[in-house]
Amino acid sequence: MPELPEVETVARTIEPDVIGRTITAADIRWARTVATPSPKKFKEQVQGQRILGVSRRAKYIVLQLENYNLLIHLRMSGDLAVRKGKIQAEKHDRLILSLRGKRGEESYLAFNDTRKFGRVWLTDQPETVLGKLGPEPLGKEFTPQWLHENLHKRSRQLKPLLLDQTFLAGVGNIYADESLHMAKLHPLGLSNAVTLKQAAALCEAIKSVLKEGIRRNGASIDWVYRGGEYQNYFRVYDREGKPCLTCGTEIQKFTVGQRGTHVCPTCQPLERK
DNA sequence: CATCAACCCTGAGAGC
DNA sequence: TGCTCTCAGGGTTGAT
Repeated sequence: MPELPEVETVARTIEPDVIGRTITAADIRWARTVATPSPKKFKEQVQGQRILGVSRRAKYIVLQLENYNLLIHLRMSGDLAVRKGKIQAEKHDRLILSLRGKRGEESYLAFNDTRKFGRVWLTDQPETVLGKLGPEPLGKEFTPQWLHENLHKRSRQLKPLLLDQTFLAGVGNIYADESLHMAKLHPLGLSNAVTLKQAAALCEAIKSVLKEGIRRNGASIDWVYRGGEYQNYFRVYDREGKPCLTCGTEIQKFTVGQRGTHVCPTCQPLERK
């Protein structure tokens, strides 16, 4: 599932192949993929725009164009690829942007998304989409003090709070489970019961697993993300019934907030009041 | 404010 | 082999 490290990997992968290219046409192959504006306006506005930059904010890929920002969210099954030559649409391609290089080279950016959950926004006001997001976990703002302070502003279960993008941006199901295990915190623990020391451990764990994920080019699970190999380094995620790599206890799986959740009951005891 | 569930989707894998 | 059923999950929305 594309989370921060997977999105970062996709952004870094396409960057050299799209920078400086001009978008010459848009083929919207699944209408709902374009969240805004209307298909007609999207085609008109995106046409002729040169791609000036590629970056990532939370789980969004941001293509900076001359007059707009093209925001892309891969959701569950989305992927971006640049293919050279004339367009040959593949199964599940939902949006295709034709590209022209400085010397007229033809290529195209394909947004492939099996489950059709992915979305694209073309806007000159990216803040309307990105404005409510929490801080970047790999940014300067995300410190043990910030985390401790903000955990105590709420009284929520830790895992759903970590998955709340308005609280912290970019963490998804896999990295939430891995972070909580590394920090030895239970997913159902209450946010306002976390000590400063625990918050520091969690802060460090989140940074650590995300950086490791990026280093491994993300995780390849389901049938998306051919490139990554972080799935070989999971310590709890998708390891139900297997021994905890720290203590040997069987990893347990249960549902929290409609998400499969993996925990070592020994390393991550649930302290109850 | 916190919690819960439905919804959007497809295809892999299990069970028969 | 081939059918049906369940499950996976990021984010939004609405109900409690």
